[in-house]
This record gives sequence, C-alpha cells and structure tokens, in this order.
Amino acid sequence: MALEHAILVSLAEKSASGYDLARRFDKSIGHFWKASHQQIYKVLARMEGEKWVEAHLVEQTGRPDKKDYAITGEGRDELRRWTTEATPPEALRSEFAVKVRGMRFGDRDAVVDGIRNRRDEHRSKLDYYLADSAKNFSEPTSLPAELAGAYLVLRGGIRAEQTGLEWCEEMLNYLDSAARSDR
Amino acid sequence: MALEHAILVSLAEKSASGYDLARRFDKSIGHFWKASHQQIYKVLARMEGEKWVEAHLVEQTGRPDKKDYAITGEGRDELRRWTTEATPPEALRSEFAVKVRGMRFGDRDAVVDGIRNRRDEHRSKLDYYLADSAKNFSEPTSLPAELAGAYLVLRGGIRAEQTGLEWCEEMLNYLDSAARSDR
DNA sequence: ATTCCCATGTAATTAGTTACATGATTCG
DNA sequence: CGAATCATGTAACTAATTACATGGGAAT
Repeated sequence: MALEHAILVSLAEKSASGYDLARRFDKSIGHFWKASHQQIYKVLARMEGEKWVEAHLVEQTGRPDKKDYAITGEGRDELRRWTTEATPPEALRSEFAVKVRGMRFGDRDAVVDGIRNRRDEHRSKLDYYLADSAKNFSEPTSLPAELAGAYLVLRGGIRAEQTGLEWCEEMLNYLDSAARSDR
Repeated sequence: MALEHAILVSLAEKSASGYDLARRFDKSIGHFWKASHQQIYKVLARMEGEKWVEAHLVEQTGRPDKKDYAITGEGRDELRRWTTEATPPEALRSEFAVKVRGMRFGDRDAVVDGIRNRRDEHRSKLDYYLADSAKNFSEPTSLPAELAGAYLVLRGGIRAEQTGLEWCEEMLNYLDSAARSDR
C-alpha cells in the first residue's frame, strides 16, 4: 500500500492538485510507480481523513476550480517513519517473461515479434532517460544533496532499460541462430 | 489477468495439483510471477469452468486426496492464442525506488541500510540463478528447442539481478562519498 | 510436544481497473 | 467543428492479500 507514500513524497516535493499528481504519475515519479487519476482521488480523500494532507480550494476563472493538496506535519512524520521501515521485495509479475517461457506452446514468430517490440520500447525509454540525465544531472559529483534521490533513481531507470534492451537483443540473437540451424 | 496464462504454461509443461502449482509459484515460474495458493485455487476453479483445464481426483493413502489438473485442448488453444497477443508494458511499482527518491524527507541512514539489504538480496538471488544456469544450461548452444524459453527467461533473471546489484553498489558508493564530503 | 508437510478451500477486505459522467476553454 | 486540456469525481467490477479453517502423518 505504497501509493499513499508515493503521493506523500510527491507532495513533500511540491503541493499539487489531484490532477497535477495524475500528470506527475504519468511522468517523473510515474516511471517507477503507476497510478490512475481515479485511484489518486480515492487515496487523496483517505489521506485527508488521516490528516496526512490538507486541501485548499483554489478558485480559478476560465477553468475549473481545483483543490491544492499540501502535506501536513503528520504527513511528514508518517513519511519519515515509512523510510525507516524495511521494504519488502517487490512481487514480480512479468507477463512478458511468462510468454517467453511459454513460447514453445504458442506462435514462435509472434513471440519473436513481441520481443522486437519490447526491445524498441526499451530503446526509446532509455533515450528519454538519457536525455533527462544529460539535461538535469550533467555534473552528478556536484549535486545538491536534495537531488541525490532523484538522481539515483534515474540511474536505476537507465540501468534497467539498458539491461532490458540487452536481454531482448540476446534473445533475438539466440532465436535467430536457432532458427538458422533448423534449416 | 495473466495468472491464468502462467498456470496454463505450467500445466502444459506438466500436470499438477493446486498445491504443486503453489510450490512451483514459489520457485521456477514464481521467479517472475508470484501467486499465493488461495489465488491459485480460485483461478483454477474458474479455469475448470472455462474448460481450459480438467481435474482428476487422485486418492491417496496416508495423505490427503488431491486433484490433478491437466491442460485441455481448449486450454492449449487459448495458450497459443495468447502468445499472439501483444504484451502490454508492465506497470512498474517499485516501493524501493520511491523510498530512494524520498530519502531526503526521511531517515537517511535507514534508507542506506535498506539499500544494503537490497544489495544482499540481489547477490543471493544472482548466486541462485547462476547455480541453476550452471546446472541446467551449461551448454546453451546445443539446447533442445523446448528448453529455449526457460533458458532465455533465466538469462533475463541473471541480467536483472546483476543490474540491481550494480545499481545498489553505485548508490552506496555515491551516498558514501557524499557523506564524506559533508565532513 | 511441536512443528513441518501435504492438501484444499472460504470469507473479508483492500487495491486497482474500466467505464461512465460533467462542463468550460483553448487550439488546430 | 472536433479534439485536447483542465478538473473532479462515482459506480461496477476484477484481482489480490490477509485471516481463518481443517486434519492426518512424519520428523525433531
């Protein structure tokens, strides 16, 4: 149940409306934690009940009014407490891996196509991360301390995409030569 | 909703009881798809209704009777159809990454401890995979075609653990020198 | 004596997804 | 004129987790 904490982290960085949060969960923090706007509104309401956040109505002209959510003292306490908790290993659920494992019961060419797609997705995500890195973290040795977390997570993203990409290439290579040796 | 398909893959490899499946989902296939026994029994019942699997009661002495589940022709059709489907990118949910990103709002030492733990987990999982690889896939070039899927998935696991391990080491290194330069 | 293995479930709850709903404004 | 952006939600459903339940046999 860590969507709460992902929201706390995001609001601790900067107050936001539910809508803003939904967009953040499509980009920055969303690269390692996905959430829909429906889920965000639901959880925000619960968090307001727990006094972890408070809403301030912002009246706007020309566009709908919005609620700006800010983290409270209690929210900060909870966030701090949570960082001292052990993080359980995430439950892996890779449909892609299941499909590769089960390829011998299915359509081999379709699975190979799927691997090529996955490879391309890794490539473009890697490019995106590398651009982000070049833009925002060109000199990681002289980084202000408060940016360390964001930098390190981005490093993890880069490594993960690189590895995913290399894995796909290895698979395509292997399956390609296996196909050739069949002839 | 791919637990169904993970079960189909597992049963296509070899028939099993719900209990057997639960143990497989703790080991081999469970390395990339986690499921509890409760969830497995529930889904098996649904799959029996859909005629993807059929149960045969096996009476035993000295231990409880069990139901042996086998994949049906319809189950094999569904499995084949599923391999031709596009695989949506998995929704990332890394509580660990959220915690690293939010470390500046919490207890830095506790987070660093958490990274060390994670590093150790990656190390032991990597060792486990490498042992598996040495034992079962010592000569990947001359592998029977039906083992290709299992081999490639294991390669992915090895790469993922290696990368996770290196990421943790990079973070510890970075945070360590950042701590030193604070003095 | 206690705990682990075998074996299969139900019940209650929480988390997440998908579909539906509304309505003004701005951009092409 | 249609689509996208801003903004907030409800309702129905599916998937998954946690807790509870049973009971014999084997091992420590």
